[in-house]
Amino acid sequence: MRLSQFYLPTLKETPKEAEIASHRLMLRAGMIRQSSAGIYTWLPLGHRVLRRIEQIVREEQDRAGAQEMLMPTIQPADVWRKSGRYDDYGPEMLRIIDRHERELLYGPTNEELLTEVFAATVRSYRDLPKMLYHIQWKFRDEVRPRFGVMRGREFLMKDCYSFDLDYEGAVRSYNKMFVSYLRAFARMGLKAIPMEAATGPIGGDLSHEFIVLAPTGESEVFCDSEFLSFDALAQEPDYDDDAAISAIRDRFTSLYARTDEKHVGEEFEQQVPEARRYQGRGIEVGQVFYFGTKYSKPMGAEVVGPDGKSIAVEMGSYGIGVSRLVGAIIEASHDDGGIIWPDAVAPFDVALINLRAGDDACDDACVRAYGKLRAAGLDVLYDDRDDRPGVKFADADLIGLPWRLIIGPRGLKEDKVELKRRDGTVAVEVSLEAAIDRLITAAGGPD
RNA sequence: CGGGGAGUAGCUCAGCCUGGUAGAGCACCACGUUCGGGACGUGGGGGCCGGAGGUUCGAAUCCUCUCUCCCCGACCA
Repeated sequence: MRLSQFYLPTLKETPKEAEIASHRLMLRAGMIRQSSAGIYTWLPLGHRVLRRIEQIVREEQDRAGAQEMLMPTIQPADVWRKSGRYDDYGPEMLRIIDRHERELLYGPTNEELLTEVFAATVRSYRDLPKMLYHIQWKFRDEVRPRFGVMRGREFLMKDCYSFDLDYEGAVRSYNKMFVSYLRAFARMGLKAIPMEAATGPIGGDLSHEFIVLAPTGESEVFCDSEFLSFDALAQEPDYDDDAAISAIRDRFTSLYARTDEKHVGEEFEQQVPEARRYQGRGIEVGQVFYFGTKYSKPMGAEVVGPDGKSIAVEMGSYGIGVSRLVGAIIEASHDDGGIIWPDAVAPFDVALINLRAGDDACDDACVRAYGKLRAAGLDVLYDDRDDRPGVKFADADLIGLPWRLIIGPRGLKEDKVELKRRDGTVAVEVSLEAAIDRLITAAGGPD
């Protein structure tokens, strides 16, 4: 993409409503624009990141054996009456009346809708287990939206639902999702710690929240800091091997990690050496629940078992805040100059900066690099603007692409270009060809 | 929902107290000079001063109502 043609409305000054780094940087980098309280338009740059995060989540869900589908955003009130949550959910639910006076709502979550479909279509225990998910916009009419996309009213969520014949099966599904989450967050460059959590209005009795430690988080958390050294990508999980999957969950729940609702001071002090006690804020980026037959019973989601008797299916639900993750990643990875994207979620792989747009030698070298990198499958944002170069560097810092290839007339005389990592780990001057090779090699590595 | 704050140019804000017909910096457009890290000069465009009502010869400014947004708290799959 040529920056001269890209729709990227960056801001030099910070809009006053943005208090925390991720919100400020997302507005300044031209990723989002606020539409109304807690509701945002995703501009091309932000949309690219959103899609990349979504894709990682999708790949890890598929890999764990979940199947993607798509449910509507608008739901009929009736299914919520059946589960008993129409009244329970309260004013957070956005209720809508259509022209025929029918009661509808903008879905805050999808347990009811999917359970209804499932109940209508599945008859036999032979059809279990199943894990079904979708990635869809949700709406919760928060009293006080804040922190940009971290606590929006409209937000993109991946929600998965598992259906099993018995408790043991439900736990197997729970564990698969647990491992899938560990992998997904790790691939995005996040240290997300699974913490024992309260189950809230969804109900249930087995639940973990996946928390990214950050001072701007909204959750108060307590955990063993040893978790930060765990590597969720160290081994390839075999999702057909229940024991192996269970072992991974055991390892990632072996140390103390709880949200404030579950926290017990004495146990924390007993189980965690003082030097490793982390007590602070965290951002919830995902949550997994087991809730048994809470929805399957009232909604009649039953199957006929091997003995010919009907059994209500055992369910769990598993959410990832896809849009919230964009903010969480920035909170976890930025500096004074702007965002520092982890490679796997960066909107582009390389910022190609032409220091002297209009100069034949520079233009030629840039176009050559641009073509080769793209041919090798890299996403390149080519800054070909005929401006003061300083502006380009300011924007490049702000947008925070992992690599920066800088081509100017002075270096070109000796066939030298600058190649830099945004995170500061690499800064070299090499020939244009060497720089291109290095970028292509880096892109072929793990994401 | 309780407490606090703010709505004036795309952004940040001044002007309001003490009423007299709209300002600055940045951004944008044109031209020129520049160009190795957020340039300089000259010229230019851009405003229902959140909305409605009232007071007044006259309202961005005073009064009333209202809408929106933000912050703290409570709430939060």
